[in-house]
Amino acid sequence: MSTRLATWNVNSLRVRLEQVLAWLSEHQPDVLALQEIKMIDELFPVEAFTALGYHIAVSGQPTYNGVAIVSRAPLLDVVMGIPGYDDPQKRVLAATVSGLRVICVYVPNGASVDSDKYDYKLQWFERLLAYVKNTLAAHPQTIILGDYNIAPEDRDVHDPLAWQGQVLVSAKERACFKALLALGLHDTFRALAPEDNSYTWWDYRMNGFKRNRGLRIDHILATKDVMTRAKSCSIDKLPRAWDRPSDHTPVILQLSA
DNA sequence: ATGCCGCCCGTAGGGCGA
Repeated sequence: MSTRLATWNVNSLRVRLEQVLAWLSEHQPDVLALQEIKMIDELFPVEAFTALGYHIAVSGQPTYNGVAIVSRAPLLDVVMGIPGYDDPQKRVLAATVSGLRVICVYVPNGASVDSDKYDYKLQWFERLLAYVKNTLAAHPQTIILGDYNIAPEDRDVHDPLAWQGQVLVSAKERACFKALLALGLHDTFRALAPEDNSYTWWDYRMNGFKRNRGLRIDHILATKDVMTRAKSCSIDKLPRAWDRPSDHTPVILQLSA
């Protein structure tokens, strides 16, 4: 028996629904965390997922953002957003699945380092850090997965020189990511696939995918207690090559039990 | 590069993403 958890920024669940259902049917993960569903809760196609044997937790909003967790096992103790942080942007969703605390995150993009959105990203991350710290104190078995909008190191960037200092790779953003790890989390892809330089996002423009001009910005972080049973972490590039794809592709973590 | 591409809302074209 093994447990598999995945994350995928789908860039509109309305447009990508058939792809998500096909991917679920093929891979049959235990958990799939979705970001940028871009729809209100009432429009979430719950029945399409229950038909495949999945439970749903969703925190949506009109037009932008929106996160969901798809799970074979029931989703318990569902918490929407970051408690105590009244953020109208729906970016965080937590639930307990088979004794594992799972947090789905969609970190703000940041636009550019000289923008208000960058300041929001850094402030938002401070709130996330406090929330994660509290969560880890209560849940030694925690997985935090999603679109972090941060490439942790230069080897996660197709052209580090061109990206130097830019949003998604800036020193302050990387310090945020490091601070998260310092709370007691491991970047499972880096830990389990140290030589793999795959990316999880490629720009729609300028044939970004064909030229492999990508970034690794979608991550699955896990506590030490989870790492003891982590077997593999991989990036499934295939959906990025499908017709009308999301600009992100799924990341999958496999646990031994 | 105010660019590129794709999605949203809404039915034109600006906001946003990364």
